[in-house]
Amino acid sequence: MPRTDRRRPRTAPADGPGTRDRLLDTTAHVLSTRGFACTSLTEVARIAGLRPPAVYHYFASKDDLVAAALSAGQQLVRQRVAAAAAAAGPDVRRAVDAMVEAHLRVELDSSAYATAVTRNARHVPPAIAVQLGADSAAFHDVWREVLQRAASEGHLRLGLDARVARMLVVGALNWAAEWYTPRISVDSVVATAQQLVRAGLFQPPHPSGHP
Amino acid sequence: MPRTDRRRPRTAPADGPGTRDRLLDTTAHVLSTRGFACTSLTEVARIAGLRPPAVYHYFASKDDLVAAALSAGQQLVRQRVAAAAAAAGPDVRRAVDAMVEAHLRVELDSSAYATAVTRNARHVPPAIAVQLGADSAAFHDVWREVLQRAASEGHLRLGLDARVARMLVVGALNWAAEWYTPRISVDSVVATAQQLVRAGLFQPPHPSGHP
DNA sequence: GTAATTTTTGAATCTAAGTTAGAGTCATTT
DNA sequence: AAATGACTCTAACTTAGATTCAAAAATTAC
Repeated sequence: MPRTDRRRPRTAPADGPGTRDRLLDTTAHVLSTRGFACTSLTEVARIAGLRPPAVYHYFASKDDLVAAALSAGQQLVRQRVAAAAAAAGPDVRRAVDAMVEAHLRVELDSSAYATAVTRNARHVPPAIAVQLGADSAAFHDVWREVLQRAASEGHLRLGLDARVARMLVVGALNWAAEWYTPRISVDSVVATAQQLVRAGLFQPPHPSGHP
Repeated sequence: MPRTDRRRPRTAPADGPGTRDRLLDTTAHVLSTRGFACTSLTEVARIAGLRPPAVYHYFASKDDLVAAALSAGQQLVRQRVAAAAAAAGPDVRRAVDAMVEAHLRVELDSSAYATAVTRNARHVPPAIAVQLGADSAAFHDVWREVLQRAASEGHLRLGLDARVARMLVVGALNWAAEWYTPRISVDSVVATAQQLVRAGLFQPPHPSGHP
């Protein structure tokens, strides 16, 4: 069988005009609104303007599709938060403020991917959860590093378990996707969350001179 | 004559009373570990030592069963938190400490019902979600009342949106069910959460005399 | 143009799960 | 002993949804 492995012929990649991306977008949207339990391949395909079998040209299975969408969401959140932390400079309080804002904005503002991952990452069958482990760990690394820096510089409140505090803060931010409605401005959520997190995490700044 | 309906006498007959509770326990357990998406009537029945149809003697449908378990969980959390708030007396800081502790202990310590509701309440089909609305609202009323008292007494940080702050705090507590493992002591989670919430929510106490 | 390849589909298969129907067992009552 | 009602079973029905597959449409290469 001489297979004419001359596939992948030429200019544009073999994919259709963004069909794959459209499927991912639709998946993220359905996941973020209906939740994993009520997300079906059939409905995703229908919304994307396709019949269910067409999905299998781009993804090996439903789990693959969902995992790809959630992974993209987790990476998006991590990138935004990491970028915000990096841009904030050496001041850890400023860094935490920036990370809180970045997390909330990407989660509440625009991206169905971000909402999809925060709402569904922990409610997904094991096969998918495993694939998300690395992405999730990378995201937590960003927070861990900043809080470790804060601890070593003596800014954290005494008696605060840094790991537990991190999980609580991330939890508060993640849970926002469950209750946020556009009737509340994102700005006010950001402002309140920043105040809460900063005051909760850090030693009160010394009003007078040195430590 | 179709068949000799003299099949074998089933040995394990009526467990009678307690079966309904056992079904609820099992449902709460499966919900809290696998999540709603992976919870099936069939498996719940099997773990409870029954065949699926037997469930219908106690509950009208799968939705009914799940709603009953989640409702019980939500009421349990509300009762514990309300009792803690009531027992704490007039000091709002003390009340918030007590509510944080009560919430975390019932969620992390013993009750599969509490974990089930915090993990699944927002990931359930609309028919069930509606039934949970009242329970959830009653729970939030407890927090709302205490924070309103704190605000009217001038203890809350300035510029803090009380509603947003409440949702963030409750979110941090709820999310704990997602990451907690027995390797961490509940005590340390409680202590860190109390510190975080109290410092985040309240004006720093005046070290010297009066306000 | 035709051939090759990519993309999509209709139709069928397969599986898991919720549900219904009807009958059997048991403890208790009368 | 007969009757009743509570409880559970087996068997079958039904549906929804994921998946497979061969073939049609659309696109691209030559």
